[in-house]
Amino acid sequence: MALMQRQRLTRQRTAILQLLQEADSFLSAQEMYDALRNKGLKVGLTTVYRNLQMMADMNEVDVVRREDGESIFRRCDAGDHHHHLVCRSCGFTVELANDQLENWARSLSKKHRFSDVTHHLELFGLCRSCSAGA
Amino acid sequence: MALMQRQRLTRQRTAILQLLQEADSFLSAQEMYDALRNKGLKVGLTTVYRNLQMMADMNEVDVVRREDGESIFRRCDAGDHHHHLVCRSCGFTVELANDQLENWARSLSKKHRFSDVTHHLELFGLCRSCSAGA
DNA sequence: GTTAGTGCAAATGATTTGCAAACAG
DNA sequence: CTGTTTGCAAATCATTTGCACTAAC
Repeated sequence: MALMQRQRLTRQRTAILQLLQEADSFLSAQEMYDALRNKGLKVGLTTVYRNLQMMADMNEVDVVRREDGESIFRRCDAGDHHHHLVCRSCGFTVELANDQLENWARSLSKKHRFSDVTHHLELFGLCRSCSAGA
Repeated sequence: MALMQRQRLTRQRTAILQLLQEADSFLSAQEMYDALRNKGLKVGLTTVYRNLQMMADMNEVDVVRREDGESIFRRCDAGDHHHHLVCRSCGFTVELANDQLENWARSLSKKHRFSDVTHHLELFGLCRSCSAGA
């Protein structure tokens, strides 16, 4: 197993962590970068990417790929496997869990003799505010 | 609505269509390009991309994004909405349909007052041959 | 002949990496 | 001090686009 090196609490990392705490929606690295700059915090885009990558590896953030290919991130509340209903317009998110789905996936793996099966499901739509606004 | 322009049957397009017919697995543009060259057919990578894109737009092929971000394509048998169980190693694919899942998605949209909800589900694993081989 | 299709090379856009300077512990 | 972390610029990588050229019909 990999030795976990201790992390240093830099100004940048603190800012990113705080931003993630405040946000209730998925954000892209670029969006976080912009948000931080708007707050007057100087953080490099590279640093945002590096920290998000690191947190993703430690399962501290959920990562979802948007339809346009950009990755979006959000703090991870549940440790369990779950899915999301994400607003295409504002990123507002509802966390979902569904045992049936997991069971279905498991039974399919068995039926078709696949091993090591993982699944990714994401729902994208327009939340109430954004449907109204449009 | 857009006028549909008729397509010309070029040597390259024919080769790509035939390759898709023969393949029972998902392939990336690059993999198709390689396969065609190995057959001795000279087709530009750009052309492969352009034709796949076109077919995807007309729903003649299914497109799935692999975990590494590369898009993979396969001829589309079913016109209906469906999902796939794809072998991570060889691309072998089982087509799946599940009404429960569709219903679940629909009820969630209603419950959380989202509109215009789409979903993407893909299962990745190792097929029997590939589990054994490894 | 007209117009769609091709293919190269160059552009794109998100993400990553090399490396020297900056800083946390 | 000593090893992390940062940030810029340059590199990657899949995919797209400009444009002159070729080929379908």
